[in-house]
This record gives sequence, structure tokens and C-alpha cells, in this order.
Amino acid sequence: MTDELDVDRLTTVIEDFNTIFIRLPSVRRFNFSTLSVLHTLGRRGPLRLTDLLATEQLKQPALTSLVAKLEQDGLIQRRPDPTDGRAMLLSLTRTGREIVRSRHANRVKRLTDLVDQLTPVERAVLAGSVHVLTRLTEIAAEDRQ
Amino acid sequence: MTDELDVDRLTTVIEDFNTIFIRLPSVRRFNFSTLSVLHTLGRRGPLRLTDLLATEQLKQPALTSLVAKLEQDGLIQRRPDPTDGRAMLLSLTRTGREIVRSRHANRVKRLTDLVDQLTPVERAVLAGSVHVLTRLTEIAAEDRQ
DNA sequence: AAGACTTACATCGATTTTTGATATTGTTGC
DNA sequence: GCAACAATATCAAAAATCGATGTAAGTCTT
Repeated sequence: MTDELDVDRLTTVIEDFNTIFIRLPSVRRFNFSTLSVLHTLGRRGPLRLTDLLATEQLKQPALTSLVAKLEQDGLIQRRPDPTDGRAMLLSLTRTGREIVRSRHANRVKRLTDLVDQLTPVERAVLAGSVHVLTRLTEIAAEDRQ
Repeated sequence: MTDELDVDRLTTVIEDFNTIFIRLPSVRRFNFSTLSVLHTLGRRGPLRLTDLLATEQLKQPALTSLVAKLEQDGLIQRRPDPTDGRAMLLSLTRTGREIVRSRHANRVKRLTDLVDQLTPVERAVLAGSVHVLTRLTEIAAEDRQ
């Protein structure tokens, strides 16, 4: 009831919200690792395998073989890094982007359905928090370095 | 700059925030499925295998074998459901609860570090949004049924 | 500019996880 | 008490992941 921020409670509600937000019926059945790789490549553009590795919860051989499979399936492209003959630059193909976009669209749809059930005041509060969540994410990204 | 809620942008920022929020250095190396099962059992108390199955992204045989391993490792308990001779009630042991609690504590710590870098106004906005996020999660839970 | 070292990614065999098909046992409605 | 159904277990096969190690390109030292 105070306007003090209770981080423990915030953490809990994010955890709970995520159990709903994350679990999408993945149209084709990609596993978690695959979806994460596609999402990361979608966000952070072309990446070297090693840089991609840093954000994924996989060891390098597993990522190499996953990437090989995704290339075969036409979801990602591999091209040699022009600045380093050892490295490969990975990026999404049109098809790969389409999958990421489609999952994002599903989330937007579901969240829209939920948000529609909020009161106008609650929606306004949520609208106001978007920029704070953005700031939080930026800070987290800075801290990572 | 308006106070209209842009759900697409909200979705994006949640996606991005989660890539930071989710990725914890899991102390013992539990995989995603294991952590999800522990978290769900921690939240929703004793559950039958089938009910647990509904929230996890696994087929039933995989869950049965995961649960068997977790029981052997002393993280969960299995007891027959007194109301249904076919069913098993699953719950966390003290050790299992400790793992869930410890991961939660890590998240609280990390989020606290981030929140400390916000301005007081930003923190207040976040505090105000906690109850809306809670509402949103409740609505989502209702819709699930 | 040659050798030593390091870095980026690939390969390989072993292990773990997950799956589909099916079995087993208990429950429910008639 | 029998047929249909439901909850979980079993099992063999497929898929995912890992640790160890290989190969080749870059960097550093002298």
C-alpha cells in the first residue's frame, strides 16, 4: 500500500507472468535452445558464433551443431567474417525472421487480449511503465559489459 | 510520447528484459526443463503428474523420467494421491524448495542492483505497476481455464 | 619472419534428454 | 462387473548436449 518499490514482489510477479508469457504453443516444435538462438539473432543482427554463444545456455559444440541444422533448414545464413578468417557471421534468413516475427505477433495478440481486460487506469499505469522497463533493460545491458 | 499503451512495444521490452532476467548462472547445472518443474512445484504446491504436465513443455514419458530422477536426487517427493489410486502427488522437498528460493533470491539481488540505478521517479512508476502486473497475471490464469 | 601461443570453430564419441508407441493399473458410468 | 476411459510407467529409438580434441587463422615475441 506504500509507494515503496518491493523488489521481491516485483521479481515474483515477473516470474509468474513469464510462466504465462513464455509458454507459447510453438507452431513447429522448436526446443528452447533453438528459439533462443533465433530470437537473439533476430535482435542482435549478424553475430559470430562465439558472440552468440555468450548469450545462449549451450556449450560451443552444441551451438555449432544447432547452427548447422538451422542452416540446413534454411532459417539462418552462415558467411565467413571478412575481418577474421576463422570466424563465421550468423544471421537470420527471411524464413528465420518470419518465425521470430510470428512468435512475437502471437505474444502481442495474447497480451492485447489480457490488456483489454484491464481498466483504463491500469492500462495507463502500464503505458507509463514501458519506458522504465526499457531503461531497466538498457542498464542491465550496460552492466553486462 | 502519448499515454496510449503500445502493446507491441510492451511485448518487445518484456522479451528483451527476459533475456537478461532469465539467464542465471544455474549453480548446479540443471537444464531448463528441470528448473521449470521445480519452479512450478514450488508455486503451485503438490500437483499430480498430469497437472504438472500441462504447464511444462515436455511429453508425459519425459516428465515421468525427469520426476523419477528428481526424486532420486531428493529434490521432490512422490506420494500416492489418496483420492485417486492411479495418480501421484508431487511436491518439493526441503532441498528442492531451497533451490527454488535460492534462484529467486539471485533474481531479487540482480533486480535490486538494476533498480538502484533508476531515478526515484522511475522507481515509483515501477512500484505503481506491480499491482497491474499482478492483475495481468491473474487475468491470464483465469483465461487459461 | 619464425616459432610459440592464442582464438574461432569443427569433429567425434559418450551421455543425457526427449519422444512415440504401448503396457499397466485404477476409475467411472452403465 | 464390464466397457470405456484416465493416470502413470516402460521401453527402444531419436535428438540434444557435453568433454576432449583437432584444425586453421590470427597475434605476439624476439
